[in-house]
Amino acid sequence: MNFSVPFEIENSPFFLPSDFKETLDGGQSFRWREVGENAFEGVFEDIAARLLLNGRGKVCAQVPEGFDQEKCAKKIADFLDAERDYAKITKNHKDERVVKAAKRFPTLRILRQTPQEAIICFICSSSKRIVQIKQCVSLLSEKLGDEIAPNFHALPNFEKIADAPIEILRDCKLGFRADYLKRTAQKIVSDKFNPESLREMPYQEAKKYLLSLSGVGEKVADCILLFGAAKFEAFPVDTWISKSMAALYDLKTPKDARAFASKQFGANAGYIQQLLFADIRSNP
DNA sequence: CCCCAGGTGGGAG
DNA sequence: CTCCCACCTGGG
Repeated sequence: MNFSVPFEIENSPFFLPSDFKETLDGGQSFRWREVGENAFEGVFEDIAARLLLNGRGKVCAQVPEGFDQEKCAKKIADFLDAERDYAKITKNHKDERVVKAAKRFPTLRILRQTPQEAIICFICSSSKRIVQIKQCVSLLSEKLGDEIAPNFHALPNFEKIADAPIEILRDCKLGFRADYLKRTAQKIVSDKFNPESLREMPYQEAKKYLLSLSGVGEKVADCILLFGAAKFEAFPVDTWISKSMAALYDLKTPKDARAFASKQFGANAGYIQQLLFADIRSNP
């Protein structure tokens, strides 16, 4: 597999190495694997890439032979949400707990995945560890997705999943999630629902639809909306965030945590969630 | 061998 | 509405 010579992503955001890793491989996406110092290989949409961090904290990319570098550079910048000013969100934030987490992860970002990728990956994620989720998603891509470059597979679309024999999904080590995924794919196909439309829908309406899908509850719906549709008001509460919210704010239930986040963090709750998540996971 | 993990669904209380 | 536990599977 021949990669192009590395080229710098113009207008790449600045990353500290630790935040680069946390962003790509910290639970937002399950499609990246570390291949060396500050280097990750992975796939998003129909792009395969190796992403590197140069000495100035800028992202450089290598893409497979035959990939249009200019087009890929633009897509990678979008994927890294290059346009958004994250520092502004936490600068002068009134909550010192948020400021403290932001200081530990000053260049953390939210990846802009597609709704389709997020729906598939987060249905696979329930009650699993990151390494296991990555394995499932990778198997799913290998068995049902298109090979977009040698040994790089895109995720399958919902038609493919809907039509796949359940045994194939079982072979992806999905366990009980295999039925969730197949039922969800079938529903999306029969509804003629375009996942991309989630981006345009208001948060509540989008969430309502997602909750009608099999294997999608509050937590998974919020992950899909935050990581797959850039809805920053989404505040996914998993066990880590539950712990964090209990420790920092004495909030005992996911419901309380969501209500608090919506009220106190508002339109940027999702980013603050990611900071608190990274923080409590790094020193529990 | 036993236990649980970055949840959800469905039934009981 | 809130509990509670089964659900697959791999790894500790």
